[in-house]
Amino acid sequence: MEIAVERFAKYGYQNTKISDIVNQAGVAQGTFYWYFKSKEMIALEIIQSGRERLLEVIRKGYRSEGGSVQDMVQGSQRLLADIFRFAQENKDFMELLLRGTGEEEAIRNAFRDTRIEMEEAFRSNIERAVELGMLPASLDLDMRAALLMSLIEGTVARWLFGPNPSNSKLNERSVEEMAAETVRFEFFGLLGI
Amino acid sequence: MEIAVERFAKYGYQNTKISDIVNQAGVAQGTFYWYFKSKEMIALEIIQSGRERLLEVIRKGYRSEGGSVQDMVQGSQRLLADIFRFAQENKDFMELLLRGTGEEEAIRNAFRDTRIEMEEAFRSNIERAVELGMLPASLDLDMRAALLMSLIEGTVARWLFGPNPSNSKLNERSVEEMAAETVRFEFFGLLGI
DNA sequence: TGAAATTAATTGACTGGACAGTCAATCTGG
DNA sequence: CCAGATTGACTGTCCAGTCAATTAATTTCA
Repeated sequence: MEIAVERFAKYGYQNTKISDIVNQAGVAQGTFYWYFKSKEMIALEIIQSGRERLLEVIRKGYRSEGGSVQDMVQGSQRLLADIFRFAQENKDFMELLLRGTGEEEAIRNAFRDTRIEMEEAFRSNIERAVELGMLPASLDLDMRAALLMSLIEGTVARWLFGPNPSNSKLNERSVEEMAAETVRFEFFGLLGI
Repeated sequence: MEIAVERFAKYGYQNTKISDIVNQAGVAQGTFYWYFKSKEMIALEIIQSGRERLLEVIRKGYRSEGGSVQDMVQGSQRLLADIFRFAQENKDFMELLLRGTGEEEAIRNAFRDTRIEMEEAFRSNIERAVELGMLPASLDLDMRAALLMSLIEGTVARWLFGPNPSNSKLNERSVEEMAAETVRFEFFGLLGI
């Protein structure tokens, strides 16, 4: 299964032949079909597993109690670092999730649902921060969740797999640097602190 | 060609058969190959055309002279509105560009290059604003360009084609609302003005 | 214990369907 | 009469999924 994720990420779902997977795994094609119902099923299993682990990370960002703005920024930075770290450790899965690699209906849907769940998890986190009086109540929650999610998806994708302008050193940044820069933009925007 | 963009966007490149295109166009398959060298070539032509038009829009955002912060925010909002409008009018092309629909090497590269050029155009715009003293010079340009680009790609994608949480009303927003919300986040972040 | 019977796992050659691209034949208008 | 344009049946290739045959592991019971 690890071989399949790797090849799906590297060459795309459609460009990965079952024969490639089994050759690399050193088994026969029939063996594949003993363990997986179909090519589609192995993809869905990959997604399911990654989805659960990723959402767990994000949901840890839900705040139980209030605090100062600085607390919030720090908490957010910690969460972002966790996400960046997860992405680094599950690079292949994230590549599949963030680039739109599944051309098959069911696979597209599985990825879409995962991303929706992610966004909802972020929305809950923001909502909670508003409840605790840590963020202005005037916020448009849906819009902010979408903006935040865009930010994270985009930065993770660029950091780990481009596309990047050739002279950009983005991919050399550490998890902590990425989290720090992203959280700064998240709360203070281009005008900075 | 319009039919091809539409179907590529709707069903994906791989899932679009030449026979689908020609049937919808009401011509024979041979006719297609009279006008286009191959399936890949028509995709590349589609990308080329969209790329040029999109970059023209972004490059108009390059500032020739300085001004107040408010000027800058207004200018940025105008640019964002232009981009959102372009995206709305070229929905199919944007869907191809923003979702990763080309599984073939050449097509992937063409999309990637287009997005890199976009990011570089934004980078120039930010750089110019720093030169003119409108933004703090301490900014990490590459990172900010990546963040800005992420923001725009993500919001455009969510606004026009999801994925969106089911209760989100994002796709009902007007071009102007999207531009206003996005620019607000761009400059001031979650903490707002 | 160990031979026989049963079940689990593995093999790889093969098939059937899908689909990009071809081509000889036909048509159209100058 | 000819060049440009159009047709659609056909071909060659690619590949997911099948299956009969073989091997390995487990269970049964004398």
